[in-house]
Amino acid sequence: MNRPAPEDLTERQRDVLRTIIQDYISSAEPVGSRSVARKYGFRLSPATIRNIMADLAELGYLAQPHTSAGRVPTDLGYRFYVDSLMDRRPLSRAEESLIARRFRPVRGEVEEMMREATKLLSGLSHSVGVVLAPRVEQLVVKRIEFVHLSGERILVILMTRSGQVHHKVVVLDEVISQEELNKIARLLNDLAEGLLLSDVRQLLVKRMAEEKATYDDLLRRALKLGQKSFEEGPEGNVYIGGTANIIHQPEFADIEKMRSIFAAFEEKSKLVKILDQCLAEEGLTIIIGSENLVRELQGLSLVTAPYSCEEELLGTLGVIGPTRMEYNKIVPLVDFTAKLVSRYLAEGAA
Amino acid sequence: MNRPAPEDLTERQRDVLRTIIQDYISSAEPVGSRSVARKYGFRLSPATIRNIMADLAELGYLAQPHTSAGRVPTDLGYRFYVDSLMDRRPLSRAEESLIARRFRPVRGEVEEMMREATKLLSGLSHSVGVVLAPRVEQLVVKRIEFVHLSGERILVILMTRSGQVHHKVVVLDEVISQEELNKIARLLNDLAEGLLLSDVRQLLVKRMAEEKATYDDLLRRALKLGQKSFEEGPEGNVYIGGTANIIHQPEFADIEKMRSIFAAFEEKSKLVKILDQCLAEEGLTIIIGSENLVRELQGLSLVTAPYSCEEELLGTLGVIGPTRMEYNKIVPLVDFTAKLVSRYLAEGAA
DNA sequence: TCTTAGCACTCTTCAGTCGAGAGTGCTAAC
DNA sequence: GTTAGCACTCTCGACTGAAGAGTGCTAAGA
Repeated sequence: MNRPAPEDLTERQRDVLRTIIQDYISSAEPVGSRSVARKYGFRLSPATIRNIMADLAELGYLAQPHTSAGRVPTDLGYRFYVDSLMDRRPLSRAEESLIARRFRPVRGEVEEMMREATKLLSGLSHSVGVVLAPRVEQLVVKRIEFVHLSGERILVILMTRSGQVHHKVVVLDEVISQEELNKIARLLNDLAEGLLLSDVRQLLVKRMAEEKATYDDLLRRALKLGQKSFEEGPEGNVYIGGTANIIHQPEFADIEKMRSIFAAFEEKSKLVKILDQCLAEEGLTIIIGSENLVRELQGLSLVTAPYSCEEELLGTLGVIGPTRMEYNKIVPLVDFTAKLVSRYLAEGAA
Repeated sequence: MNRPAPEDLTERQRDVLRTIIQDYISSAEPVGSRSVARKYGFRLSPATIRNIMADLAELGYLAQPHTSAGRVPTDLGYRFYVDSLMDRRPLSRAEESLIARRFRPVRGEVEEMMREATKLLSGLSHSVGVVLAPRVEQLVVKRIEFVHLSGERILVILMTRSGQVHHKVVVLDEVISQEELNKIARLLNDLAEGLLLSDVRQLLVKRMAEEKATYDDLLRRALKLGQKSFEEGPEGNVYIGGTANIIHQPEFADIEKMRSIFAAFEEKSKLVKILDQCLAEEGLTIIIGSENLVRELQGLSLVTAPYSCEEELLGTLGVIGPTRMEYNKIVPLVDFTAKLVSRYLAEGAA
């Protein structure tokens, strides 16, 4: 990504670029020199503005849909805008409390909270809200319990420090009684508590190798059951809300484009991929149009921020919308929502 | 709903109506007398067909988009078609096994199975697949367990006969130790096992009143915790898949119409309402266009079939598509998918 | 040297028109 | 009861022309 240094442009060029982008974001129509001159306060004539616009187009920040239309920002133009032109002031107290009041998930219900978060994000941004749920691997184990179901089927219940509860059914090749399961649970809890799930998995493999010799039957079973319980789950889960919002956007009048976007939304694995990348980068991330590696979503921009619990990065959440989105409103919204979710999780963990 | 008796029409009228509907279903274009005559095997001239078509239009089975266009089936026409014209032969063995092979959810994971079912339905119908998950109230309790989390917070795990596991966090106003919780679990299991959840709820209220006098502290706590555990959950959950498919349908070229449909899909409570109605009627249900009570979905048809486990109706699943859907293919598909899901649940319960 | 007015030119959009094509309804004959 | 013939209606696509928006270039002004 070639991010141009701000000093490449004169103050006046920057002003004009900012004006054009803001105008285009609110109107969705190519911006002409006349209207820029008007917004600019008549300090320059349209002709002068035209010269500046021609320069900006030369530099790759603007494009023309056709010869006699106004200018439209390119992805590079938006990039420059969010990096150096946009005012990034955080929300006011009043705005924050307004948002916080809309976010009232039931305590302890993490899944519902994620869904609420997508609703909040999509509702306030008029775009699509997404939340990447914590990868199970990244969670810190708090406690594990087993419940004998029937025959070889065992229910595994995993509680994490951030207050989430996961359950799944494991089928073994031998029958284990509930008493034994309780003993095994105690054993594994001693071993795993406070560790990352991924670390627990590794530890189990190590122990497994070590204990090959000892022939402690209970321990052997515990390790086997532990391994099954902690094994790779399905990849990250994505919650998505407000997809209907995107239909209104004039840029998606093209049916075929829209279809591919909706298909991409349904096939969540692609979203997981991008959101994972966002999580890898630190802090708030903005991906604009063609910067996105997933082809179906290249007409869209993505603003994400990570959320955490107890200092630990868990997942990421954000907004997907047209490249022509109101970055200056959506960035603080996403930022604050991530804080809200983090706060909520911290309460749940307490 | 005024369902016309089949004997209202002559054999020839029925033939023509069937031809028109089938033609329209596959072409999405108004059907003219000429093409009907051709399909009909030239036994009648277009002029004669025109007379018949005029009669059918008079009776309300056909409509004309405009004076000089061909005819289009009305909702009433479709109704007549599915009730008395369509051949409803079930799937062949080969088709069934082809479908069954596509349906391979992991054993024991009911949620994933529901999602798989929507994928199966939408994939094979090129429309939208929906599954109404079992109402918790309708489930038969198999076992309940409690895990003490922290302070007053207790994790409730509910296992049902159909193999589903639900968990939720309950906050009480007193601390109960894990030992006590185990005792309470034993008590409640004796009470609830094999009963419908809704019955358990009633039973608890009754006991509560009876035991007011005895002052058995454990029992009091058990009843209180039980009540919290079994209390009204959120209403039915709907899984939905393949929404992108609907974009292709020519009848939804109108953006505003499409938007309202997508919004309706997101707001699941409306879908729950309809699907609940379908569940109330016995067996396979077809709702055509304006028969639907939810306004946003009146341009669509819905084919549903209930699924069950151990003789017990649990939920319903089906396909939502344009009124112009291939009923003769979708009906057996939905029917068979419901059987597949039922079979899967029975295996899980075993 | 930068800025600006003027102007020719380009391109889109929209309304209007026209002919082709599809399909109907009616009538009269078979 | 069926059918051929025919006038009529309506849609659709292609074409046209005028209006409007905006540009780029040039030459004059500050």
